[in-house]
Amino acid sequence: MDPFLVPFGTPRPERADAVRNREHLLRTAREMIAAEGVDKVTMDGLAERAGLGKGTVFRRFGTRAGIFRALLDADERRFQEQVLSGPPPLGPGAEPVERLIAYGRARTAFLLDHQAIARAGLDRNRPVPASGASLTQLHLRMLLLQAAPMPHLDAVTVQLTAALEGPLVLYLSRPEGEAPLDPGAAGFFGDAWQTLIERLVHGPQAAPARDSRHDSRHDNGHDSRRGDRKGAP
Amino acid sequence: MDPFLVPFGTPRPERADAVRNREHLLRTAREMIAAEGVDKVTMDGLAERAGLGKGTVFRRFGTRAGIFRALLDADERRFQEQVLSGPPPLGPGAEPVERLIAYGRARTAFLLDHQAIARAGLDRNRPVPASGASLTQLHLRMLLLQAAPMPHLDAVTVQLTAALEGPLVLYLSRPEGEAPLDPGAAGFFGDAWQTLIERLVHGPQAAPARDSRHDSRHDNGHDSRRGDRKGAP
DNA sequence: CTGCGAAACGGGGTAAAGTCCGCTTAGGCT
DNA sequence: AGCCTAAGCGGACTTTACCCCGTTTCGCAG
Repeated sequence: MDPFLVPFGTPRPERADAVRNREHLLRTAREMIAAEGVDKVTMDGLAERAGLGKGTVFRRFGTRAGIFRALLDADERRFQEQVLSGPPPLGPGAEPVERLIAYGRARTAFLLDHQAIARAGLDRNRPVPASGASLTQLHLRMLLLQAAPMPHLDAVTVQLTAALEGPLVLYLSRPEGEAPLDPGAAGFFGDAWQTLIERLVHGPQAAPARDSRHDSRHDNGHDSRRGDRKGAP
Repeated sequence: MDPFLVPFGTPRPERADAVRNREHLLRTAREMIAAEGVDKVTMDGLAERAGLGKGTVFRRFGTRAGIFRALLDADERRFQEQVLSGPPPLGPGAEPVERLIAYGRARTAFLLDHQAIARAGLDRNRPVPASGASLTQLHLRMLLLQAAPMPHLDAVTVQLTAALEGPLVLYLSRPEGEAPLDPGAAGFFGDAWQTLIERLVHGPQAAPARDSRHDSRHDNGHDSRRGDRKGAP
């Protein structure tokens, strides 16, 4: 009976029933989202449909937004893996600039794919660092440091993080009316990001950012046509 | 008698009592905010304290966030005036690059000043363009076009808007616990913005060397992150 | 001054998030 | 196996944004 075997650091393992319930809730939430959309998912509704008490739902996720964050987490982890140990240029091995550009494109596509849930994971009255954003921040900081050391690096990193994640999570989301945002937008913002990065690193003389020949599997249909103006509502 | 005198375009003037009540509500709201902070302002509380019905409050502002947007509006308009017809470099007359930089600094300071209210004006489930952001977008677009024409201008503009406004309304706000964000942050993000713009326009060879007390190659006196259980592997 | 239609008002009603606390149960210990 | 306690559970309760609709008021025309 030595209580010092695990003095700190391991808060305690999670009880089996708790795990079971969490997974059941997550599964149920996914069903409800697929069936009726994110904002038809209410805490009472979820609890009832899962056959559990409302208190349990809150105990597991803390807040409504917490559910969506948990839902996103699995995919986020997969994305993270691609970045940390996948093939270049997204993963390690390519030049920093290439990686910056690849990261921006991949992240844009990711956010577009997960737009509804990512948005629902936001929490009025809490800052954003919803795990995803902070990875972006860390990663951008590292690559920027290598690719183009500059003054005020930390603040610039925060701003570029916002530039990358802000538009898709915040500025352009459709309220709930159908139109889940033209999928071409991914390529569109990806191209813009590339322009931004290339100019940051090489200056304006760099060749125009056409021809994104980044051809990993994240390339969900960018049949983007140029020349359209009007960027946002 | 002639209903075609004002056929369209002028929905109708606002009734005198309506105006009076709106102003009274705004005044009351300001008092409550000053006394107890933004999130102690509830619709019922405001209505009661103003001696009006709850329905009236909603009729005037539509939604809770609407109140804060209305509150911000006056200051926002004043800011807008400085930009559109104040003295350079913020107002017209200076070089586009100068104006871009000045705008970023001024906007940063503005947002920092109005952080609490701006944040409260956000509306879960509606995109952001809360009037303020769209002015930023328009203005940035115009100046960018003059200062450094580039491909994908519209999307880049959206991203830069996010870079400018995102950090202060989203990524860095204090939940409600005191610490209203170090006022030095204004200069900090202003400097970062300047770096960003100068590199976008001139490339990395440009010598920054500007005012401001930050001049190291990469400073780091910046809040990185708070208690984050099990950080990223 | 009087009548009238549209706008504004009031406040009770609903739905959904989040809190509390007494009861139940998993799972380590003896 | 039986105990014991912290973790987990449920659901009533509270708070708040937001809706609805019968009633009141404004302000214009005659």
